[in-house]
Amino acid sequence: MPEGGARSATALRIGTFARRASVSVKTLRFYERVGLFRPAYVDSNSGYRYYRLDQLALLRDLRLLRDLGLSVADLKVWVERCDEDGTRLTMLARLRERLREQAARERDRLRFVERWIERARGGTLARPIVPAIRCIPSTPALTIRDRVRAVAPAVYRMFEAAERAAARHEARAERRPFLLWHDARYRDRDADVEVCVPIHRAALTAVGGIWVEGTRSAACLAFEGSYAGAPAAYRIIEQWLSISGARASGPLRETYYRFGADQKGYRLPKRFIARSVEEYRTELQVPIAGRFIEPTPGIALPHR
Amino acid sequence: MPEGGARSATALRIGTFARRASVSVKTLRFYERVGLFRPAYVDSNSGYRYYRLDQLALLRDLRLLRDLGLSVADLKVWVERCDEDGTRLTMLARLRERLREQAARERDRLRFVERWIERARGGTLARPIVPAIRCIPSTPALTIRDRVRAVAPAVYRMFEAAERAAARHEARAERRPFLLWHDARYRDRDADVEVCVPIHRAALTAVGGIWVEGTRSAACLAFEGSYAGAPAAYRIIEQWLSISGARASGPLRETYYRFGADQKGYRLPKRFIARSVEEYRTELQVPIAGRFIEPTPGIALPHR
DNA sequence: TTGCTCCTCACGTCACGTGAGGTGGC
DNA sequence: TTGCTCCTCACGTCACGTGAGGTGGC
Repeated sequence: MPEGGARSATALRIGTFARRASVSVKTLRFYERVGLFRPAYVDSNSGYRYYRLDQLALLRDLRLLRDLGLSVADLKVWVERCDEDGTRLTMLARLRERLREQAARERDRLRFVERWIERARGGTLARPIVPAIRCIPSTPALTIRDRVRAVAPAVYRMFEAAERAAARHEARAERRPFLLWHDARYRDRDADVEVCVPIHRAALTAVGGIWVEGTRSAACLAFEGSYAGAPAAYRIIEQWLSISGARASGPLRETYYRFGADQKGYRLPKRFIARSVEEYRTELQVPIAGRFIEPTPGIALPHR
Repeated sequence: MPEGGARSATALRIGTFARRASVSVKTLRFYERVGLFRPAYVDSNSGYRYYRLDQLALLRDLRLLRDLGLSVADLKVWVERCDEDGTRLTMLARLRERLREQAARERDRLRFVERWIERARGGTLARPIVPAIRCIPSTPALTIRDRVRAVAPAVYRMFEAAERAAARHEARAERRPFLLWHDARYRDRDADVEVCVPIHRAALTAVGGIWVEGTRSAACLAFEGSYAGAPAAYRIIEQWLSISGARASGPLRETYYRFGADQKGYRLPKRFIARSVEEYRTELQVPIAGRFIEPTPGIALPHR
């Protein structure tokens, strides 16, 4: 025994020590193997591991940190840089961020299953609605972008202006108009929005249009009736994003399948137009990053 | 191809299908191997897997259930018993219970790390207080158990009665008195409590005492001053239980290291007695089930 | 033909757990 | 001496991911 000479009276064999620490013997052997936590002394003859009581405190801290979500690799950094100010605090701050996300995710999962069971009481065992995943093609479009105060009336005027401009050049393609929300979230006041009116490719330069990039996969959810239904639809998408671990990777889109328009100075196909607000049909589309490519980041700091 | 003769125009190769479903090719091969989700057709010559678009709906449901927390084994039960009423609902109900626990656990973890970071701002990087794990020895004791309305005054009277009875037989051992809470939780009104006064083993039958069983490991936390501090201490223990995944396995104990007593008709060692409420010292002890033995239960139903 | 996609097989990940088969210590 | 505890070694778990090395199809 390096310090203390012969095996001291306080040295415990692995089983006793494991019970005191409330961990398994296998865990102690594993921690030694990976170099995280070593016995105070190993008998070179029998191979028996001996631990001292004062090692309990460290082991219990390590278990606590594991339970909080650090990996064994993280724990090695934790003990190796114990004297560095900042390192541990940084690790804790990163851990906090991850725990925040996980807590929100667990909440959303629970809510979803609760809604599902609620529906089952209502007689159907079909799952609650989730967004469909589709690709959104790129398209040439005449767009007007602005930061506006009250979204609804401003967007209405911007669409009229864009439609009229497209009509003047006979550039309008027979595809639905849509709106891009350049802010991170949906909101009805003070938003950075861009109205998009699809046009023929050939008319791009003539009307000063641009290519609006599509996306390989977007979470899409349609609703009918007044635009007051949009926030609820958006929440459903957000919850699904949280549950599935997907992340939004671009501006939210709102595509208008059927909508109200006075068509002064422009003409749209009849099937685009709703005769009443009940006939409105709108789809929210959130571009998502390929979710099986998501790397799960560790807490540990990079090597110096 | 069993149904439909030749490879139909809607059959997709694995890569295309995987992208549409937002899963990896490896996942699809894995699901086939474990018999969870099969391609519509496998070319016997090239070994290529072909999937039909109408398989997307099932795959997306399976991924949703995985994201919600079901295991692949659970998913097999889910698809195999799709026509049984009750089975799916039972699985959902079990999943809900598990998610509730997990959500609470994530909340507690997050709170703990937040408290830790708070402390760091205060200058110390020491972790927040957690209970110590100790064993509690069994002891012979004279006990009085009752369901009482207002805990504090009733317990005071019960201890006096027990101490006097022990003193009459000169049975009192020099160990601290303690209280057992036979209800699941700590509460100050309408509780089932048992006051325990340790006695000599030899006096067991003479005074009508019993053996109060100890426990191999208990989460212990001491506090000083008024008993008003008990709920806060208890919350710390509860949060730690949640974080570490340990479960309470017996009645809560409250051991009085220093306390107030008028000692009418009995005598206690001076070191037991507090001269003022500030000197009170009390320890809460929650027996816990060996936490590395906890089996994580699945959601799947047992075989019929 | 090139280049992309597909195939299988074997091994890796993470943090241990589960035996098998054998030895040391009180 | 018995019985318990300890040892090492190899393999299993879970849900895939990561290559290697090779082939099929447009």
